[in-house]
Amino acid sequence: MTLSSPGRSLPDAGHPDFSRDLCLPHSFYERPTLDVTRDLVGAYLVHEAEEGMTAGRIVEAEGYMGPEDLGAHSRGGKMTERTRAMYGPRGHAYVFLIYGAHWCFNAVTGRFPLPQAVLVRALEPAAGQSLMSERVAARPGTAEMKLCQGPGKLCRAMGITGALYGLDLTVGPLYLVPGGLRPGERIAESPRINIDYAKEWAAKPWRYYIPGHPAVSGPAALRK
DNA sequence: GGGACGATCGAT
DNA sequence: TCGATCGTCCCC
Repeated sequence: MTLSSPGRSLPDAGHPDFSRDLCLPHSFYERPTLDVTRDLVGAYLVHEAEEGMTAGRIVEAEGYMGPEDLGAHSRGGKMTERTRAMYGPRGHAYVFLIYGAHWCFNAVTGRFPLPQAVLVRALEPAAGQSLMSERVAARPGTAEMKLCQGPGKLCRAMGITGALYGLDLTVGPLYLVPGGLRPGERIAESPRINIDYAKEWAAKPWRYYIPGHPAVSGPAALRK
């Protein structure tokens, strides 16, 4: 398996290589969801779209733990057209629209057939930054680290929509490749963001992020 | 057919 | 802190 070893050579640290040949295999996703969530911090999300390729390093992710987790869309075992992907094979995309406006991207994880997933909340742009800026119609001078700061923003910048719903993340055009942490970086945990309705489940420390990283989203207290 | 509800964002 | 905004879900 990959991951999170400080000092490891990163794709953007020398010769960028976001080739699909390197993508994380199904076995990566077929592990306990919180392990996958933590291990995805540092990994790269890559989208080879017709307009061009974009990629970003994951700096923030949250685990959603299935039927018992009142913060999850699959709470109570609820299965609808929207949540169906979470009941399918691991390593596929669960993409949903929130507030009728913003797409959010998850990777389906865990022990089949539990409907669990990892929400990717923020990326450090690593490739295709100009295309990202075009997609979000960023004003000139917009900080690069703001382009993918938040689950809705990163989908807009990466060109991720419902058209990619259920996609196998080992096939493309959307996939993930191993990354890691840089010297001085670490992974912190906190409660998940914006699930106050989930009662005691809202307090579970299932959000993982690189503290102090400028691309991390959420309230200031949860960015450091 | 209709109403309530968001795993958010951006302006204030 | 607050309102926009509209697809999804569920009830009538």
